[in-house]
Amino acid sequence: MKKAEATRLNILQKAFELVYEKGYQTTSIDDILATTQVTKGAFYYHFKNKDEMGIAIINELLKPILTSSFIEPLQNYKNPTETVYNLIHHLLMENDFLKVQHGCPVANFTQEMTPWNEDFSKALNEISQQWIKSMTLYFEKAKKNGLINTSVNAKRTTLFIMSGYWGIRNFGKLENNKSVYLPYLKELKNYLETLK
Amino acid sequence: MKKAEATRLNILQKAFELVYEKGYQTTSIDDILATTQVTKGAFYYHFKNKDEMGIAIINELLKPILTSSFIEPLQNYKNPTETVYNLIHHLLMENDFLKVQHGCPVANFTQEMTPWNEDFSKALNEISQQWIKSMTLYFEKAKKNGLINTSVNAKRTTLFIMSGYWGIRNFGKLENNKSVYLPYLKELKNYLETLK
DNA sequence: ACAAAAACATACTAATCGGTATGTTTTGTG
DNA sequence: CACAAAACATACCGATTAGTATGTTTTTGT
Repeated sequence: MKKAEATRLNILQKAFELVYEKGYQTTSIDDILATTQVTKGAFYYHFKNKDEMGIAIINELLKPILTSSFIEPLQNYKNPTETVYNLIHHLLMENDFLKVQHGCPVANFTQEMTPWNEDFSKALNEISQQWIKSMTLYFEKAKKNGLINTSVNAKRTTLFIMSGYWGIRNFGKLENNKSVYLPYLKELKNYLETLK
Repeated sequence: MKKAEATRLNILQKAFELVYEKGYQTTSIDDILATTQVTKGAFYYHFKNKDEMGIAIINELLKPILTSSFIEPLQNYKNPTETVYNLIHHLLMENDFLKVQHGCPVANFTQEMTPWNEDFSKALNEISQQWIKSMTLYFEKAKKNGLINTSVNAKRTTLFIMSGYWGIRNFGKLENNKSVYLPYLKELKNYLETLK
């Protein structure tokens, strides 16, 4: 039972890389078979069809990876301005799972799959709601500890920051250059300062 | 020569609607032919191939429409906070060319086409640079007239706002509901106030 | 060691894709 | 009205697509 799981994971990982790079619809099963060196029989043994594999990528690969990248940094509780800024800075500038030219994988999937398959929207919504929840809780805590102004609306602020993050990822993808991230980050810092 | 142009425009409009709704890769030429009632011969008389049609959608349809939606409102010069807020509010809540469940057409194209065809990136970049330029100029003017703080960096601020706009469009698409727009808009107003 | 199930391999299929070849019809112009 | 070019129509094509049918091999529990 160990080798089979490795095969499945190999498919998911390689398939994700292809999808992240080229998009879901333009990545064919045969593309995936070619890069994984897995045969069609093996593929369809592990996944009922292509969409089920796509959902598995989201739930079994993206979710855990992005949870650790997005949510865990917010557990080490410090100065909110700095913590949130560092989180976004790390995601944009240092995280080497995410590539500027490919954008945000969750945003990519959202754009491409939302009109195509409801199951994708569900799985993606779970990820984004997780992010929102954890950052909202973070700001709530910061308010109680007097680290940010009590007039701050935690959920609204979170949504505003998350939106900016998704948007600048799109800009980066369009311009294929991390340099657009820098002015964004500076202005993010400005904004975060106003929460104090 | 008039009827032919009408045919071309009809193709572009119907094709855009399909692409905006379903995505570019999942919209087939045959889909477009079926909804336009145009034959394949006519289609390929007007467009060398599918991608050329896609570029034409961006340059001949999206660009003029979005220019009037994004840029013209910034010509009527008033209070920046109010003007920019009203612009975004109108785009999100009232503009009936843009649909919440379909997201931002420029962002959609960016996500889907950037890895596929460079010409798309070029055409899309022209649109987004146009937006950035006009809003940056707007903030510069506002600074000179003392309507916002001189410490404001016009370009950075513009990029920050534009990113937020693209991001919240993605949220709206994912949740298929305009209600996420409201907290975003409130926080946008807060942010704009800090520029004074 | 052996049977049964799990895991994988190969060959195929029907449908759909973008695109082309080869027409016919319509339109503008002298 | 003629006739050439523009505009459109029809029939087709090779390639690719997701998926299946039918195998063989490997692993596992007993």
